[in-house]
Amino acid sequence: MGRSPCCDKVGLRKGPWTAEEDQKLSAYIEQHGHGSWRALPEKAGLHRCGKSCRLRWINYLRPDIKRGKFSLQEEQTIIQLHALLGNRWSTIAAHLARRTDNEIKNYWNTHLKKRLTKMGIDPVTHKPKTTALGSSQAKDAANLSHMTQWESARLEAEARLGRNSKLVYNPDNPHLRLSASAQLLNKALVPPPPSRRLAVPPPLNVLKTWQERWLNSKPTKDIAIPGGFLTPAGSLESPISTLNSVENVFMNPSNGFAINSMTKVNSFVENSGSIEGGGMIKGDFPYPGKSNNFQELHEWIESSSVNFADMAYPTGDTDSLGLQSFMESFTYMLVDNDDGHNSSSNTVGQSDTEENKNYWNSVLTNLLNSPPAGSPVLF
DNA sequence: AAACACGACAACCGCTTCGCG
DNA sequence: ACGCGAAGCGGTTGTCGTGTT
Repeated sequence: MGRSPCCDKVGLRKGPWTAEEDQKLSAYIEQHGHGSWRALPEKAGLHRCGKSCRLRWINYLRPDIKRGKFSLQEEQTIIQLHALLGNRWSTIAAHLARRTDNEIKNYWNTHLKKRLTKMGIDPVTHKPKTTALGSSQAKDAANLSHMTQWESARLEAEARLGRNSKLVYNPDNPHLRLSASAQLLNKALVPPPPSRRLAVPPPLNVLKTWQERWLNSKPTKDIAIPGGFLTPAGSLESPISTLNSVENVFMNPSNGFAINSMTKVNSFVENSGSIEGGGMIKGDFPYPGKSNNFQELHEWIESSSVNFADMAYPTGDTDSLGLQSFMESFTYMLVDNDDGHNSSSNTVGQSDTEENKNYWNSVLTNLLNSPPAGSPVLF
């Protein structure tokens, strides 16, 4: 025999809350605070159990919760954190300001999990389903798994010491001013203070992981084109020369980004009649200019809030990732560096000068060789 | 138009953990 | 250190709205 639910007492309501009940609960808590949840219903004139009142308040009525559509940034954060933490919804919620664990859990189950599955990514392991892991990948996977364990241990230690993961309910908390993914990366990649209990995580070569995984899961219909760049079938009208320059700059690790973004690039080019008018990048990369000068773009990146540390993703997934999104935005920029036309009519080959290409080659080579100061990203 | 299927998400249940005396 | 009530948590179910047959 299981114990009977708290609301089995006769006369207590269950199920959806009415507007009147909501009003009573909100009014009472706003005036008196919740106090003891067990005692609250009677005081507030509600025929509910305390637990039901608590849930209704925490997940729905509380004034400091955000409702409605999840932003791309939030989605990415959830996916990233889930890769690290699994179904620890309350911990994940602590990194998303004003979202409840219940809402995140629901969103994961109804949207994100399905989307990852559709993309061929196992929503439990966050690894491509179809790709057999090679030995070095297995090592990376082991590292990732190790990191997850390490992160779990660290979070648990943190919880024991300070319980600061609960601070999400305080919107004035300075911790929340960091972007969620930046918090993630700080947690995931900055080593913890020395401890006898916790192992130091192994170094993780993010780009190497990406590269290896990507190279083992290329599209089935690769097409070789002059210059050696691979595109999916049907992409021949894409701004090849632009993407060639991307390939040249980023080399293998970026093939995945460029190829993955082809559909978006095409649709972007096709659908945007006012490509030259600026405002071309929506979402996370609001570059205001329309210059085709990469150096100028780079300077803007440097001076803006766009931060590599915000972009990287430590588990090696190939979509819905901060860094990938950044790279895709980059591709958009490259595509948009003249009249927005693609292929033969694109003068990208002219405006995308050797000088620009060389400039970016050096920027990224430097980036790969020596990470930006203060950046926790393990390039 | 009735029946049915399904997606979205609010709400519940029961177990675990916390906090306090 | 221990016991107990309260709160937290995550898996699961229930309800409702919408689309389809």
